[in-house]
Amino acid sequence: MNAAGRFARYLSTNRLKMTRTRRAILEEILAIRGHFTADDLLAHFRRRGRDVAPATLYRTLARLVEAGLVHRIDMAKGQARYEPMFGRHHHDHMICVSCGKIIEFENRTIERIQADVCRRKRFTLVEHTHQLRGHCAQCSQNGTPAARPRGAS
Amino acid sequence: MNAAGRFARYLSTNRLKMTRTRRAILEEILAIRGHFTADDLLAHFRRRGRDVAPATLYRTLARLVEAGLVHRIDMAKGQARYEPMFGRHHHDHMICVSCGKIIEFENRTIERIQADVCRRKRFTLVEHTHQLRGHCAQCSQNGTPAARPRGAS
DNA sequence: GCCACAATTGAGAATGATTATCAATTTTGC
DNA sequence: GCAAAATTGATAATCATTCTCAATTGTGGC
Repeated sequence: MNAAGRFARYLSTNRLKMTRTRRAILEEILAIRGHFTADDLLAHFRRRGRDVAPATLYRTLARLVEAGLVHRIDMAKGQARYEPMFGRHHHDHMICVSCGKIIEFENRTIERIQADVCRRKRFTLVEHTHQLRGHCAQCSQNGTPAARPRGAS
Repeated sequence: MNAAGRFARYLSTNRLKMTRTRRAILEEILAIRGHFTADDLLAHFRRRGRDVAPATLYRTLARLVEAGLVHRIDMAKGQARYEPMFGRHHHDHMICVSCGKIIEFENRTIERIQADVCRRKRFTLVEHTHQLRGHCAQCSQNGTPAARPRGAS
């Protein structure tokens, strides 16, 4: 089933409604196909004349996350990123602290060990976050200034 | 060298000052020996009559993190947790979403694979976050209500 | 040990992403 | 097509954390 269909099913299962606004938001996300912030989406809509209230967008993103169609990447600070998860499986992220680029990675061994760790501690895993922060290939190459000691100019 | 000594060295290296307030905060943290929030510390101080301004506490915590004496655990929402890192090495966390308990875990294989992944993508790792969220042994046992579908009572 | 000067403190305001409120509007099962 | 329930948008609220700035406190050099 396609994304719109899955969202529709999720909504009806939960006695929620498929509205024009929700459809528009899902379409916009499918068109982006990448990582984005709530503000990115709001800007897209504004550019196209269609105006969506921030509250509505946040509410819809929450529903999409619940439906498993979108994944939310909580950043240490600043806005959260979102990414469509339609037709994709789980992966984790490397985040460039210089340019903000997000690189995805996926490792079955890590996932397996993680599950083992939980089993050993009798911990029932619900979700996890695995973020590597550092400098991407381009930024390290271009001599991105490293964290400067205090007092240095 | 002990924690106070290391902090003093960090401060002087960076042209910062060892003040009475900073000493008090470090002592309080060493006394706690566990995970805590900024508010936990503020409450401790208030209880003892010594009042520390939130701004000051946050500033000092930031210095302690920079000095490598304290680690900050960014939560998806709500206050950040901190933990003393004096005389300990790196570990990651399992966080119980029912009771808030934080369980530490440590796995060399995961760390090694992580480093490999970075090498392959030419990514210069600065720091990482690896959090497993779910239900701890006690909470799963006590029949903690699972995430309830919408509309259910 | 004192002094000048830079760093620190505290009080309070500001920030900023996200969430809550609520009246007006839209969907939908029947 | 209707009534009931959900949604929307405008706006206010939240809340952890950071900023501002005047008053205070450490410290290196003498």
